[in-house]
Amino acid sequence: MDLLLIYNKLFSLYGPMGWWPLSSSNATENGYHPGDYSLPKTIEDRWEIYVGAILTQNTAWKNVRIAINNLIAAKALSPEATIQLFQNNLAELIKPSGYYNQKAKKLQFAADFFIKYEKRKEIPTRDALLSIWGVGEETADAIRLYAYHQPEFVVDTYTKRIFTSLGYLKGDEKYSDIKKLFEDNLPKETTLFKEFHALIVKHAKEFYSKKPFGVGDQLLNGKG
DNA sequence: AACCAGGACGTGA
DNA sequence: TCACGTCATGGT
Repeated sequence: MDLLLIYNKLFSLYGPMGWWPLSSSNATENGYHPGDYSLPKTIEDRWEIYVGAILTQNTAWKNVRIAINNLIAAKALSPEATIQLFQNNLAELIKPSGYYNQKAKKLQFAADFFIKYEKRKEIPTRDALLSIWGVGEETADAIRLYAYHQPEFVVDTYTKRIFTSLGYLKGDEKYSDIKKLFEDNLPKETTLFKEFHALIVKHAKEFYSKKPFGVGDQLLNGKG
């Protein structure tokens, strides 16, 4: 049950991922900033993480990218603009990310929440984030980890898929069970949590989108 | 041309 | 609590 070993193998395979991708970062083409763990530093970047975390729910990041670019072009990538826009106009801008009616509503609730916490200069608790309509466990953890540098392990479908395939999970565990498994078996370090989640996504995109998963498993089991 | 993507919510057992 | 339906576009 050495999750740190798996992490080290992933890191040696791919190197630092530089999550969360931000449009303000020109480190790489798609906003990744490998090795720079200081981001986000600005309110604008923090909000963009909220937006990305919500828009990417059950959605390919490629589509989220298009939606965020639409928001930027419309000068609507701010919590204030998000609230001021009519919901159907906001929905139109984020259409490429799918579920656009739901997500427009989610963004407006999140924007309201975000502004309140920025005014207070306060980091929202996990429970506070979970009280937002449209923010579930994974989204809350992603926001806490990447927007506020809080040590929350983020569990997604890829995490379940890889670690079920490797035999660490049966496959029917609850989110909280999986989160606990990782947090109990890893040092509680924000940077580690950021990279691990990003590396899981990277590796899964490569080897776990279609069965069989043997190649991906071997890369993590074999000598690294 | 099915199938899936960095989920969450509402509902009825 | 749990299982299932709903939400929806774009890439492969």
